[in-house]
Amino acid sequence: MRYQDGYKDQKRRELLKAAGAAAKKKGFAATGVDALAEAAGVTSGAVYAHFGSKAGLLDAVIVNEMERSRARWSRNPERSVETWAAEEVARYLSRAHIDHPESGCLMPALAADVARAAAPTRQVFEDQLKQAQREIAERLGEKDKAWQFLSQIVGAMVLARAVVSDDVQDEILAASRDAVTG
Amino acid sequence: MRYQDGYKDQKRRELLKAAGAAAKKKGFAATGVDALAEAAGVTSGAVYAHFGSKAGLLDAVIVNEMERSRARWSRNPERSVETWAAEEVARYLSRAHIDHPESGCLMPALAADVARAAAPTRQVFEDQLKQAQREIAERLGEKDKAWQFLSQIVGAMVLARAVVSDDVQDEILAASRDAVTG
DNA sequence: GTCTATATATTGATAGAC
DNA sequence: GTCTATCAATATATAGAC
Repeated sequence: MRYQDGYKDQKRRELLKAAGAAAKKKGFAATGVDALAEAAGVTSGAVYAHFGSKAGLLDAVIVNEMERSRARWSRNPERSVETWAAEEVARYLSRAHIDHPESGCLMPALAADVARAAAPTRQVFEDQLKQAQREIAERLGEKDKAWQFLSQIVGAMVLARAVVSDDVQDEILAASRDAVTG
Repeated sequence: MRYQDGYKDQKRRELLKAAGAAAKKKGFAATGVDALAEAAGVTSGAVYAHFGSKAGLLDAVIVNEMERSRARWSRNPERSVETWAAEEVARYLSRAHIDHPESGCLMPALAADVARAAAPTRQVFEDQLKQAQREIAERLGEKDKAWQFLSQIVGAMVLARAVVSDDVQDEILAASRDAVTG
């Protein structure tokens, strides 16, 4: 029983990771359950066995992705507020993050999908976002600063990904880095 | 000929407006061509006659929506930079804008769809975005300030729409208003 | 220019075998 | 728990009538 539970949980984690990456890359609404499952090497039946519905899968993806993101923020030891912010922002507002949404933050990739989801899904996201905001506020000192910080970096990534040229992408990221660190 | 051209152009505008509203509300990738056309009281045949493909429709929607947005920014006479920014931001970062994406800005609603579109579509968006940035930079003085301004308000709207509770939505918008005006 | 009808593919979800 | 097979619905796109 213990062994089976562990196996199920592990498979669930694999599915979540692969489906999350596929959703961030292609869009959640735009990607079928078959494709989401195939990304993890299983079929749609496995998705419904684990999550019940496509919406249920999105809820789980949100929790999984946001927790992973928070773990990354925290992993960086804070020598000072300035260096912490500068380092994290350099990682977030980078060309690598523009080019690889599948391994990046959920928010710029899927927030629009979440906005169109039903209330329970938005509640799941809200809980995760508030937790992120709290942890950033602890570092930056003020509550409002954290919201401004989050809006700034998410907005910059959303806009940078929507344009074609490297030059404009770089302009947007550079300006935004200045806004949150300088 | 002149009359027919005028009629065609008018129908095209009607279609663009209705399809744009439907896309902003439900998502572009998530909405079928039939539904996009039905929003304008026509069928999918009309869409293909005017725009050739679903992608062609998105290109036209981007131009139409971004031009309308710029026209609104400009309509407000600038008595001073501060009052202009404060007024426009109050309109943008408002509950009405959260609740009615169909009549709001294209960017928070569709930038993620644009980011996943082919290069020509992203080029169309880039041209429009640069124009918007230029006009805002003229008012704010600095180029970078305009990018920061745009990233801030788009990011705030994206996040505010993705959460459920009015309280958190208000927190996000209030903080963001402070960032760009205060 | 717009309609209806249609073609082919894919959607979210379920049933039953194993 | 995961598979294959399958359901009705919908996807993008085209063809031909008017």
